[in-house]
Amino acid sequence: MTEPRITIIDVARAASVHPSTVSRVLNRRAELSLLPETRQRVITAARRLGYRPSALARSLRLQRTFTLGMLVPNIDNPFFPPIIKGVEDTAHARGYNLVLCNTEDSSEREDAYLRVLRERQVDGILIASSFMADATIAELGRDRFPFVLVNRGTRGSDDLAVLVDNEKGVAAALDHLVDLGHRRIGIVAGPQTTMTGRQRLTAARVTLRARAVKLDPALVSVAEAFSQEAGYRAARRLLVGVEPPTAVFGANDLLAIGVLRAAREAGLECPADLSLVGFNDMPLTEFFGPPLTTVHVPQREMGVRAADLLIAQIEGKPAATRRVTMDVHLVVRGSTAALSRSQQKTA
Amino acid sequence: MTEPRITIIDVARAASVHPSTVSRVLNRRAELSLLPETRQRVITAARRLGYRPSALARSLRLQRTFTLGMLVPNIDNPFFPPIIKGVEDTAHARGYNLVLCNTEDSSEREDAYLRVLRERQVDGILIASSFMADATIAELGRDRFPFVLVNRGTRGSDDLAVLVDNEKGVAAALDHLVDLGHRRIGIVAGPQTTMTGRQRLTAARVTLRARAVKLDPALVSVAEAFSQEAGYRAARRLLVGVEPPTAVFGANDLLAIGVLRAAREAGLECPADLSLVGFNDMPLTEFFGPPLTTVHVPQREMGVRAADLLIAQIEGKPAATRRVTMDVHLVVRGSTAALSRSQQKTA
DNA sequence: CAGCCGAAAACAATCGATTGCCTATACTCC
DNA sequence: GGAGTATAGGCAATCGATTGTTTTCGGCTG
Repeated sequence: MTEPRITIIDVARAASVHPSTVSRVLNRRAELSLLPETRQRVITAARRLGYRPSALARSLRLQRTFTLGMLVPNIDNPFFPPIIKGVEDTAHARGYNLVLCNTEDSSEREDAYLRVLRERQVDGILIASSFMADATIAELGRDRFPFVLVNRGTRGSDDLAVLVDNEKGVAAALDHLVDLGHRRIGIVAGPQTTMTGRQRLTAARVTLRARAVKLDPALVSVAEAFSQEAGYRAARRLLVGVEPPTAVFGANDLLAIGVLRAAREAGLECPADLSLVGFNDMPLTEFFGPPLTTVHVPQREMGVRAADLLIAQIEGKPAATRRVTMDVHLVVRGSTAALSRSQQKTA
Repeated sequence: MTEPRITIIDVARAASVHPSTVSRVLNRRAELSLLPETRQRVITAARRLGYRPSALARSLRLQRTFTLGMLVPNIDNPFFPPIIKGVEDTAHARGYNLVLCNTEDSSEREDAYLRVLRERQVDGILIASSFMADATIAELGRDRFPFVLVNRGTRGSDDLAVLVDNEKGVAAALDHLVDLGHRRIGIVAGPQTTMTGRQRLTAARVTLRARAVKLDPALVSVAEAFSQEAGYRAARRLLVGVEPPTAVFGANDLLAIGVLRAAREAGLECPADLSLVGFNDMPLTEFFGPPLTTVHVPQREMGVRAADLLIAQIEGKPAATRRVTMDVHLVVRGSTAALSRSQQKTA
């Protein structure tokens, strides 16, 4: 199908030199002196033949691919694209390419992709996928395979990781609701199989206790995924109760949007009847109806830091830190309002 | 850094057989008979050593990578993730991996990534990037390199492509506005360096002429990218005029959202003061404030069809069609309303 | 018992590039 | 003029797997 490949040998023949010379010319190796005229002959021949080096052969020989792999749980979640861009920009600037794998929140796919990435001998892996078992990650560590965790950690290890200050973010979100007068606060939590899901729920409990607000167990609903649909289903369970919440914290923006949909269906207006806070401040949230109050996470920056960490590890540079925690802050928009008289009556 | 690699030779030694035998066992080649006991010995040895075949070496030998490359203009645009997922699911099901490259709307990056993908010898490429010059694409064709265009075409060639029925979509969008009574209709067009940008603007002119609606040249504003920010800037130019439009068509959803922001800033309410239609029906548009009226494009399906087309070409199967055009339809939501009395007064 | 056959597995070339080492040539210096 | 040396570039091994060809060996036949 494809035309027969032009190899370094073809170029060598055309320039009447040895293949090794072609290699040295094209890679601008300085350790060996080459006649300018020879150099030019090689370059001309390569251009004339339209020579494209085979990255495959090169990588096999060098045992380096200059490629990073990245496992993302769900590219549909607008939270990730900016992270990916941060990674990509950094990788690109440092001479690496990025292979992106969408694991679709499935641990089989995570395992499959992880295997593929290792077989393709990427130089390192960024793991933003949160369902992956700690054991799988520990195996990477045992094999001394370079990797960095993004937006997730592992229990009881000090793997390289770029994390979000979940405690601070959740505290800011819930403090905001409490400050607005809300006491019946519902939580739509993320999957408890993920570290992010667990941390944010725990942080919510801690914060409410600190503010002496009782958390009704009936007002905690765990979504089975970090998606709008899962948030919707989880919220329905929450809003049908005899005494619905006056405010809800969604463990991420997509869950919050799911809550919004469920609320609307239940005839509740946001923020008049129900205040809503999300987490992540993913792109375009300011354009939602209503604009979402949420915890801002510096997404692109996370990607940049993660890529930096990984590349430093690959290149054997001493790690300045093993763990980077991104600072977060609450962005108040239109989805939250002070507890109103009508809400108090219902409650 | 990484542990010394376990190769097929290590496995062969451990199982007391020749490397070629290991290869045949692990690839389940039937053309040569193997003693069940030998087979078992090899499998056991491979498992015990934790053998991982090198995809690099394998690809070099086979001249096949079982990898597809995909060029996406901007992963930040929510229109693309579902397409990517469609591609990925299909590729995965057929035994291919996907390497995703985000070209950031830059033609240098497009060229760079295209070169990388070819050097890595991916089996084929999906091009959703719209800035790429037709000449670059023509070169792929000359080299008989398998590729499929997604959401874009090339002038005067019959390259494999999955397209959107822009004429029909634009007509539906503008017919809707005209039917609602709007006559002063503004267009925020996409970059005229892209085929999509040009086609949609042309289609808009054609439709309005067909409906005998005069298109004021002052009401056509061309955005320099398909982004919310570019849409915002383009819309500002449109809305400051002495006689602003009563409705605007944005050449895609992000542009429409940019218009929304500009309108809000200008003190115009949507849809009361300004009706707005987008194009693509990207995820979450229904949650915007107001929910966006837009032209629905079957995004995931586009990805599936594109991957099918590409893989068929790679595997030398006769192409059923060289060109797939996806059907579209208008989804009416809350961002459009009938021309009101107050609007008529202003106009 | 020689010759033949078939099964099982070994052999060796190959994919394309890189690089340490070696050689050939020319030039310098005494 | 011969030894020494710097310069330019060729040689060949190597990365790890695949596969057409060949070898080996046991068993069977005439």
